Amino acid sequence: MVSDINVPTAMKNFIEELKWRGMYHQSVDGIETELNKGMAVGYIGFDPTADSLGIGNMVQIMTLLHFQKCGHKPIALVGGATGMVGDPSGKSAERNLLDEETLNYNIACQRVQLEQFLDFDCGENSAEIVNNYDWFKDFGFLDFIRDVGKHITVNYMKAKDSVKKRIDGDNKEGMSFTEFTYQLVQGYDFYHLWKNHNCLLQLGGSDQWGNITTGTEMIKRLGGGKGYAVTTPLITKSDGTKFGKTEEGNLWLDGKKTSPYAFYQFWLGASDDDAPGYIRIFSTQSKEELDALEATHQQDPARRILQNALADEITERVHGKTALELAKEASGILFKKEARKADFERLPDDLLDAVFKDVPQTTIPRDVVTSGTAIIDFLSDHTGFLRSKGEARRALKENSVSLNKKKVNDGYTVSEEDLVKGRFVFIQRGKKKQFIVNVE
RNA sequence: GGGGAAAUACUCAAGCGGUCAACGAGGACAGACUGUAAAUCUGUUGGCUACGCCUUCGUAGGUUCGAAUCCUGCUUUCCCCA
Repeated sequence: MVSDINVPTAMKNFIEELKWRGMYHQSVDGIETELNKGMAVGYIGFDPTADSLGIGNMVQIMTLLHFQKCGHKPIALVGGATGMVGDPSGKSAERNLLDEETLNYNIACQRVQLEQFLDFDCGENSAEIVNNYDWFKDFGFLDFIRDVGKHITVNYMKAKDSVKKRIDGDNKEGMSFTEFTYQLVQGYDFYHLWKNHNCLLQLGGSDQWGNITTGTEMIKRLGGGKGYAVTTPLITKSDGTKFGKTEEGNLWLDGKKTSPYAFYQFWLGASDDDAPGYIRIFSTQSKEELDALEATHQQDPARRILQNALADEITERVHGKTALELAKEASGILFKKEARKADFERLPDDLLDAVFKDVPQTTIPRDVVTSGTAIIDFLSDHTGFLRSKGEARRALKENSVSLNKKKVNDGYTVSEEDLVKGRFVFIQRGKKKQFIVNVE
């Protein structure tokens, strides 16, 4: 390795790194030796099924980042071609295909996000982004089945889990020829990168093992070389629900789809059981630093040191420092027990707007408030915060409704005095369900 | 093609002519305790002008004083025989 100031990190053992981070699932033998020889090139593919990457994709992004931090060169592949076929892995039924325009848009969006994470200007191990559409667009069907298909047997393809489940499984759905062929397309990607980018490793989630090994098989048969595979385990939550989803659905990296505040809250809300595992994966801090942090956390779990560190680091990485500060500011105001109407009054308007941008809200005519409205009608009919009067009554009975951080009961009448800065009311049901009512 | 069974709320699942807005479990939400954690305990989980009324048990009709419950058509799903 050249002694260049642009080379940020000394070579580290990537496999060791994955292991202590709990990100190692399985690998093809020999990869560790291969990586120890010096800088290597590895890649992960991303499926352009949406116009933003989600938190679920972050494990793979972090894998690439850790890979780069160990001194290797990461390639992120966006699946312009594979997206047109549809990966059957983990799917029990045939998928619908996206049209080309949508795919292109999705790819463009994802590309921008990937660029936030990886370092594209650090000398020889700078990251790269490639699109497999580039080498598939001119690859004709006949050429493909002659040059690629000929080398892989159907027997081999049928043995893959993703295929077997659909053909022989208990609830066999059948599968189209298109999806059956998918592994060849992804496999060929690996071969292409191996041949043209000197890429010897494909990384991915454990569900990708079958597709990756089809690639190594192709490298062996078509190129007479050796490709390697390393997979990461599925991230789980201690309560068994799916990681990266909330009530509202997927959490996205795109600030327009999932606000920085909601993003920050997701990580901050991690349970004690999950936090140590998450921070190992999603933080770039060293083992020593994280061990120390965890030890401090254990001494006084109530301070939620791990959750805070985790939320801070990831939110800043994805949304930037300013957005993080705002998210924290908002969290402080919306969650702190001592917060009162006066706290809202105190804040300057522009900051207040930024803080509340992420809280669901509605606007109602001013006279609803000024003329005095019963709290039940206010919560349901006028604002739609609660779905029905029945629900509003229930919530009030449970003593769970607060107006501007103050609990109210069902005899309460909303009046002009409840307006903060003369223009909005902040309501909550419990701690986490928050809402803003503006008047005009 | 022939025969049989089933369809109930977010999910699973009771109910077999009135006492059913519909047992129970899970989930979800809230309260207490906390730390925006977990566990635990408690409450809620169709709507309303609310001791009453209205709409809901696949769908459309019918029988009946009265139907989620019985009958008929339709739709969908599952099973068995060809």
